[in-house]
Amino acid sequence: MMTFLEELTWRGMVHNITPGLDEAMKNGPIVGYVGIDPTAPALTVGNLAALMMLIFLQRCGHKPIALMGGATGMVGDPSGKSEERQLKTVEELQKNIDGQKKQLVKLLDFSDAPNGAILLNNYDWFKDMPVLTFLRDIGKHLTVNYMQDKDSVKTRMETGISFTEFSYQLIQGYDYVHLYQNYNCKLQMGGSDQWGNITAGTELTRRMCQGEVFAVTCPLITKADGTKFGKSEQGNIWLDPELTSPYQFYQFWLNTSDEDAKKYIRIFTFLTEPEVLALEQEHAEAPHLRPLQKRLAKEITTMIHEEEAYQKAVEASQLLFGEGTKEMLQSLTEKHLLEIFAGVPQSSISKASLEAGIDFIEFLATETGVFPSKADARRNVTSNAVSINKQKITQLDYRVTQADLLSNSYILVQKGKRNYHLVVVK
RNA sequence: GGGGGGAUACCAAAGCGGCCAACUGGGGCAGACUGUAAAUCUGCUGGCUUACGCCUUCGUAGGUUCGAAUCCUGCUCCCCCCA
Repeated sequence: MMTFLEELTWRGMVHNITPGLDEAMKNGPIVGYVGIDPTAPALTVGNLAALMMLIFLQRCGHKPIALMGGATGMVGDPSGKSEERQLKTVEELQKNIDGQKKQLVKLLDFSDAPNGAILLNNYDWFKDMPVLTFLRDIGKHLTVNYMQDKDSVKTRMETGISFTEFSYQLIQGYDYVHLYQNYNCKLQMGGSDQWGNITAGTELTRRMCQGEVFAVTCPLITKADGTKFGKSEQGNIWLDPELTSPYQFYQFWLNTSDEDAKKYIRIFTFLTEPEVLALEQEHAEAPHLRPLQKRLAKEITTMIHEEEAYQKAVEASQLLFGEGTKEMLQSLTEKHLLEIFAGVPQSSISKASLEAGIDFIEFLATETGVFPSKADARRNVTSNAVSINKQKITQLDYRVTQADLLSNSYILVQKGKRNYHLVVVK
């Protein structure tokens, strides 16, 4: 079996590493942690790379700690920010932490096993710390000169940085000291943007308790086309099914480029190196089938959500992009139908008006607002762009009736291939 | 304070008395192709109408004219040059 570092290395997940970690890990399992910033109401795919490090750590027999930044979140990390952060309220942070926990517990094994994961919140050891303790016992160990040299601070010297954010590295640094003293934690992991903060922690631990602790960072996840990873047109890709439906989540990964897929499948799945290489071979032979993306989407969707959610996402994808038919639509339960079309624009019309039948153009423009004007609706119908329940309708004089209802109360209108609109009939 | 230029549809930018719902480019939407990709090609892109046609729109308020985005006047806003 591969060691933790060997795993990270072949997966391309090592950006920077402190010397000596390899030797330290040879003497049996160690404890390692990743800090999570509670600035968002749930975890996103942007957090996923750091979490994967934690997961791989556990899979290699080591003990992971997930540290929620209840205290650090109150101060604000200046890393990568060109201006001061807006402070979040305690309530907001607590809500975010609660939201993020929901996803965390699914990803790691929090059992009583020797390498069972631990969930901590640094607010617990900072909330009652007197300011004098902080200044005398912690602040004394790092010089301003050292702290100034950090990239996150240096880039802010011109535009201004508050004392609060300047102190951030001391707060995060002390986390490491605390975890070292109480949990014998000797490894901190994170994204490459955290290198400065993490080394502040190793430095502080060395000076405060002469402990030798280590750090590993992973490269920033990038996209080949230069756009930001982890965002879609609708915004963040969340790990919470309430915020990003499993279907959207699945689609996000399915739509990665060939180039990125090779990278991501190493980072975000547990596939072994031979498996990845075989898959790449398969992909090279039949790129149009996109085996890499399909496998990638499958692995991550089942890891974050459930097998069942994945199956439904695949079904929905086939329905929407593949050989979807009216029959397939009709066979769906109402619940499943609504799940698939969660998030698509909706409008409603009355059942009574449908009984008499509605003029197609009226239906598309006036009744439902799928098109802003009748002329526009007519144009699109004429150019073969409009479908009702997956069937192209090109006759302008088509009448919409009860025969078009799905589950007795829905009509699926499609503009082009990708734009859906669900009409609810009440 | 003096002088000059400008304001056109989502953006940019033509038009400078009738042939203007307004050239063109970008963007957007759709179609073909394709891998739910990229590139490419095609169509559409103020409203109402099957259509003929009608209505509203070229900063804003008036005016001249049979007829104005186009000419005149007031107003508002922008830019440039000289002080």
